[in-house]
Amino acid sequence: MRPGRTTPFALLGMLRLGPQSGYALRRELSAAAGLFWSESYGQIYPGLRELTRRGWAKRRVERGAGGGPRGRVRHRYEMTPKGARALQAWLALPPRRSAPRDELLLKLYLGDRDTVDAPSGWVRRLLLEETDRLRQVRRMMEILPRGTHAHRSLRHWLMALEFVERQSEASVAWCQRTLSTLELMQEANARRRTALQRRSPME
Amino acid sequence: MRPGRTTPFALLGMLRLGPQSGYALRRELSAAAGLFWSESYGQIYPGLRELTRRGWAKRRVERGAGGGPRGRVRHRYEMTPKGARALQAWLALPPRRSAPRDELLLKLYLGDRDTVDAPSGWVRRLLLEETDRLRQVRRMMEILPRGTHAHRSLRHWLMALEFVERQSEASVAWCQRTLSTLELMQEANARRRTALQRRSPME
DNA sequence: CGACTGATCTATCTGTCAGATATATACTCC
DNA sequence: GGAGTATATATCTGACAGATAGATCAGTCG
Repeated sequence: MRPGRTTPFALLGMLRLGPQSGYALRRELSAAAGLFWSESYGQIYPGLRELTRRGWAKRRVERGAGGGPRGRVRHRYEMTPKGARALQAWLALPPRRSAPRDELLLKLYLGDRDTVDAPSGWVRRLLLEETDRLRQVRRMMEILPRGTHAHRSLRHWLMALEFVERQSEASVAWCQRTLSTLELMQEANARRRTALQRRSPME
Repeated sequence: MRPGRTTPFALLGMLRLGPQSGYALRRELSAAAGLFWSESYGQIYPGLRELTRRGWAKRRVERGAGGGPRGRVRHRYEMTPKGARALQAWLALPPRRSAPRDELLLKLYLGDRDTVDAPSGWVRRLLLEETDRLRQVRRMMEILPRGTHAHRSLRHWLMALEFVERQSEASVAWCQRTLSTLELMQEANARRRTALQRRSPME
């Protein structure tokens, strides 16, 4: 299947919660699904244009609060019945997996003994990031059931978050184990270098 | 940071094992690192062109086995010392994380009670894929130490594979748990529909 | 030998996307 | 009233995925 074309549907999906501006759409999507889905800024407005072009959303132009002729122009998008059907059809389609592309792992694989010191810093950073991510997702999972969030199915949302939780847990565990391995390798490397230096001293 | 520009370095990294054709480069990369890194076909030749343009690789044109003037032209690329330095510099740079983009999770989040039946099929498919992936990575981790693979650092390679292993384990566990939850929801849904039908029968 | 088949190999094209950037208005706190 | 921040619309560049094209080579079967 051809690449993507998911952005318009993600936007459409967010419109189910009610009419929104492009900016708000992105903000809401990021707040609700940012842990497993991210939209690029550059795709929002082309995406919204496509929605109106296909008749899946209606664009309402409003004047800013000032009310005067120089008030800011705001665009509010609203899903049409046709758009609702298109969304349902897309939701029924099997999701596409993205190709694996992890630059950290690639660099680990391509590296060698001489590059052994840098990775531990990256792994430490990843450990911090994943720990934070884990905290975030657990907080969301706890808060969500109590909140009055407008959503369609809390249980599906929690499933998605649980996936993130498990992935992050696995990442954290890997980071910890890998860090200790890397430290052992660094020590061995340091000993090796010292030994070489003794055999052929610089001075 | 700007998008990628990792393809040329991935190719350069593979050239450390010796001169290769573009086709072989991609094959080797996929065999060794395909579980955590994938290269697009469309990037190979532009990438190789960039390597020669920058003086990081030399391109040797060879004739096919036929030897005649009509034999197939083969291009073999070889890393230059300048290329080796460029690779080292790139390897020392911190890796960039890709933005999360999981279409399955997005669809789960955007779906509702009426769309509840489709996801279980997707999750079942994911379970099969991840189980297979897990088998693959474990097999590689077992075979690698015995093999005579040309590589720079077996331990780094194994680290990368261990990451994949942990991620896949987490995915499998999530699939199993999610499948049972979805089945419960489907049953509840079926009961709800039957109840509705009883209250307002079609006939 | 010649036709067929599948693997090897080089290469291009299209559309999607990430990330940066530009620009301007509205609100808020001091 | 000024500074700083949030809201908002929008464009541009280059990287990238996936599909496709087209050619050559090796093996097989009749």
